[in-house]
Amino acid sequence: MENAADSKGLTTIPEPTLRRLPIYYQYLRNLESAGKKVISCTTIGNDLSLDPTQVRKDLAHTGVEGKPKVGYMVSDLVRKIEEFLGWNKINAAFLAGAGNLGSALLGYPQFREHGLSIVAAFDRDPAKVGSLIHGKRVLPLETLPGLARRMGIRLGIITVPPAAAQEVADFMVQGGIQAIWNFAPVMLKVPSSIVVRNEELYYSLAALSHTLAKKLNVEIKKGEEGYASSN
Amino acid sequence: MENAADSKGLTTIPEPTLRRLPIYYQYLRNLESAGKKVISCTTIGNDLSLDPTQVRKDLAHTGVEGKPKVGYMVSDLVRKIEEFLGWNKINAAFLAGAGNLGSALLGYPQFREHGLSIVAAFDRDPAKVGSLIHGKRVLPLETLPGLARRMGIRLGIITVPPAAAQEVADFMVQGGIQAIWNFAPVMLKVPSSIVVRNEELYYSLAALSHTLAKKLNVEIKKGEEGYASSN
DNA sequence: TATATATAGAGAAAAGTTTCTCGATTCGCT
DNA sequence: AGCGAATCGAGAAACTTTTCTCTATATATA
Ligand SMILES: NC(=O)c1ccc[n+]([C@@H]2O[C@H](COP(=O)([O-])OP(=O)(O)OC[C@H]3O[C@@H](n4cnc5c(N)ncnc54)[C@H](O)[C@@H]3O)[C@@H](O)[C@H]2O)c1
Ligand SMILES: NC(=O)c1ccc[n+]([C@@H]2O[C@H](COP(=O)([O-])OP(=O)(O)OC[C@H]3O[C@@H](n4cnc5c(N)ncnc54)[C@H](O)[C@@H]3O)[C@@H](O)[C@H]2O)c1
Repeated sequence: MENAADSKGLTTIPEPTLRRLPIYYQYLRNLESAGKKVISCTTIGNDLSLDPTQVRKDLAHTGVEGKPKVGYMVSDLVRKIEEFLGWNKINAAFLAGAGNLGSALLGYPQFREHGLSIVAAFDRDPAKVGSLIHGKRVLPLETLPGLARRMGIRLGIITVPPAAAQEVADFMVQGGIQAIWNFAPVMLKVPSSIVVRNEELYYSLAALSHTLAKKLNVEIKKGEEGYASSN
Repeated sequence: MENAADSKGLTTIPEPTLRRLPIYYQYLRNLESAGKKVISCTTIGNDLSLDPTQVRKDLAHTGVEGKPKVGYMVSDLVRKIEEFLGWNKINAAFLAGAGNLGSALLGYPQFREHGLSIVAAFDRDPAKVGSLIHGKRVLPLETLPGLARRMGIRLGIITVPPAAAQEVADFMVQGGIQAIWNFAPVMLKVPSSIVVRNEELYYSLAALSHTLAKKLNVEIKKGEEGYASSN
């Protein structure tokens, strides 16, 4: 059950739990469209390779309640996770940097199902300004702060090259934007009231290549069979 | 200092450390090109908002050694992290799904600096097969397993729609691919010897919208001042 | 209706990660 | 050369997250 701090939103959710909630959500949406009505932590755990107790604890953070021997209503879970993550209401967002990655994000309609609607793009390249990308207008970067204020935009997405990221972030802060999703591999300096999340695109890659390199090493070591190399 | 298990690569690195190493790397590469020769954990910690002790412990995993009062050689750190992550050798990779996201990845030359070279793309769409995207040839999906074996490809990237992801993964496994970077929001079923990393693109978004939703709630609560709403 | 069983939920224990503390080392300065 | 300050490195302590254990409850079955 929840405690007082929970219901006031004062306790912070564990990062690992927050990382898993979108995975549950995805999975549960699939179950839902497959017509499944109830689901147990045991089954979720099996399907997602997670410990059932952990699943139960994670889901408890959303305030959902289940029935012994039965499990949870799938629709309850979906709704509660949506509420918890703020995906039941759409955030309008501005994107800066209408390049390769920016265009891919602009053309991803599924973000709407995750509470995100990119309403306009901003760029400095005169060749891009004025054009439409996936139906979204590309506007001059300089107009971002004014428009953001006027439209009450709270979320900004940065997909410009690293060298331009800080400047863009400053524009966003100036426009009253409160949260930034940053795809550029740099640490942004912003006032502490602004929430920044860096997309750690290299993390997965690091994990993969580290594992591959280790595997390869083991194979080589097997070939050498018993020779220990110092330094 | 290292213990025996470490030097044999038997201890597994903490996930949080692995997540931070690419961030250090990025930062250190910048220092390097700015001409900085030595750096201390204290400074790194300040610049990246991390505890200096944690930085020291993280870096120790790569086997680097520093000098008291001075710090580490930047070039040492860069080289050791590269080695540790396997970014000093380039992995050739195949990408399946030459759509919006796939094209963005194909057009990102910086992956080479992180040990990754995407050498070809694969797709089912006849309109795409045969074309070049950012200089990379798009080939029919069916040819993936054969080519992967012939070229000894060990890494695969999946950027197809969720419904097609499992099929593509099966093709990759069939082609002897050992590690998969999966951008489709589904859990893949593969033999346990194959390493899969799912790009958790929604995690950052979840963190942001959750925080925004909470902020908004607090603002609304302030307006209501004292009224507690049940459900 | 009684019994067996699967599962939620709560709390305890274990494992993992971060932060603190302290001694050793190096460098710059007097 | 000696002294003080900065920093590394190692181990301990504090904190967080995961896993285990137990109890209560709902359902199905005999
Ligand atoms: N493409 C990928 O696969 C990928 C992968 C990982 C990280 N990233 C990061 O994402 C960011 C974008 O990558 P990309 O491949 O889309 O680059 P890109 O060069 O294709 O696009 C960058 C866009 O930003 C615009 N731009 C440059 N300076 C600007 C400024 N000051 N204000 C506004 N717009 C500006 C450019 O005109 C261009 O349209 C980079 O920081 C990159 O490191 C990209
Ligand atoms: N675009 C984004 O910003 C974004 C963000 C998050 C996640 N994703 C995920 O990345 C994946 C790709 O997204 P996208 O926007 O590039 O989609 P897209 O529709 O633009 O591209 C998908 C590509 O895959 C190809 N394809 C379809 N079935 C195939 C098959 N069986 N074998 C080979 N190729 C096949 C299509 O022809 C197309 O070229 C999706 O799973 C999506 O959920 C994308």
